[in-house]
Amino acid sequence: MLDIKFIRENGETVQKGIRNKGSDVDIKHILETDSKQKELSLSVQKLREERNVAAREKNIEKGKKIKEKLEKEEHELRSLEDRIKELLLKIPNLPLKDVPIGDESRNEVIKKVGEIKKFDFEPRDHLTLGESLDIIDVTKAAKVSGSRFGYLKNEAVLLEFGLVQFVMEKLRDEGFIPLIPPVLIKREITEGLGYWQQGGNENYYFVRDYELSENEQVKSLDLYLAGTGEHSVVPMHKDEIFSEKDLPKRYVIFSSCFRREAGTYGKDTRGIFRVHQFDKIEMVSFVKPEDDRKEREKLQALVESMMQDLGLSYQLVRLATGDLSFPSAETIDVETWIPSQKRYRETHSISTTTDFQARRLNIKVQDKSEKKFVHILNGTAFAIGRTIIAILENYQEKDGSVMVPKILQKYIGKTVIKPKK
RNA sequence: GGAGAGGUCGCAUAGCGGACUAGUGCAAUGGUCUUGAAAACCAUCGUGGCAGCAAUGUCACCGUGGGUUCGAAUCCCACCCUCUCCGCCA
Repeated sequence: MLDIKFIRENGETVQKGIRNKGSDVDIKHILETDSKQKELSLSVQKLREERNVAAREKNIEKGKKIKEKLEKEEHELRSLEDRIKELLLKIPNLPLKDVPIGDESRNEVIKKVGEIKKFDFEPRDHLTLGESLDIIDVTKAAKVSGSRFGYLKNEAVLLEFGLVQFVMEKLRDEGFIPLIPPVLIKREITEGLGYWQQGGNENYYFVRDYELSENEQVKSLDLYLAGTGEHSVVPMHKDEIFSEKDLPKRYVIFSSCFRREAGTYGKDTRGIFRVHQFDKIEMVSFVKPEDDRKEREKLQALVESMMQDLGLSYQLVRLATGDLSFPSAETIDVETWIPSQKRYRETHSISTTTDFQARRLNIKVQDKSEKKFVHILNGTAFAIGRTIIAILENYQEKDGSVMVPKILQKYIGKTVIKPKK
């Protein structure tokens, strides 16, 4: 959510900024509603004051008269307030200044690291490898759960837990608090995050837990399945005020993530690249506003360092305004080289939501003299499925076996995974 | 799932239709005293909005949302959450 005061003073800038993000909310309309609301609010306040005076004097006659008038105005005021709130919730976060303007074709590659792996044979894709190593099974998953699901088996499971252990150890040393969150989240909580305004129902699962009450009426508990660890971790601190010494507060989160992937029919249908359920290790930071940039750089540096530890080649991409998510002010994607596709594919995403989520969720920091909304950042440490894909494909040998990256060997207990058939 | 007790300004507690403009204790902050500290004493001390240069004034907020009333922390309805006991379960 943006600050209404900020919108009042910077109407033009806001309109331009959100248009660049693809939003068509009419700022002028909001400001008109806002000034109407302000006027009415003044009148209501005055009436309430009169009412309070009359009540103190026990002047029943006068009180009755005021009540009548007040009820009418309060009703009108409430509907104006609801309207403004509704409109404000529809406004996405503004992009930072250096974000390229335009749609995803304007995304900028800002850095490439690592040599692209050369093979003297035609590299197999992750599914072919996974099946012959007997570590990935999507056929059986389809039988049980449908398309876009997968089983990880044998060494793939060890790879997953090895990655988790590796990241937890590394980030714990950096002061991150390890966390496994609930994956079912209350509806009103998810609204604070600002992900539902843009095709929320297409992206996330809505869970209904039906129950029959005594009179046979269906009651339901409305919960969402977390799309990423951020969803259940950011709202942990809803309505809280950090003291300055508590910040930065950093979490490293292991969470299963659920995506509907509606509207992606025909995209990445092979294997486990795009699935409805996957595990992810995610970083979330709460920082003082002035530390935003420093924290972005830190998260990015950590991701790069871990990618280099794994020996994977990647590029960094600065997303253009039109490609940013609703709450994001700046996003850097990490794309990892996938040999079978002969291109870099998105494996990580590092974003700042500035004070956008903090305002919606009312999360502040007590400075020396004032309370300010914190800045909240999130970044992928590893999307485990896609990381396993990258490892399998980049570390494959001519005979179909896969070398285990050095850093993970101690967790897997071997240096190479050999085909079972 | 059953039975009971609760949710009040950081924490603990009081208040159960009109002096609540929410009391008290603790904690916190500033000060007095002290060589320094403790103790004692004095003072300050919830959040958000609106008006105002400001002092200040005013409105809202007692789990959440409705309702009753001239007047609601207090009464009514619904919901959420916490605790205790029992049952079930990992």
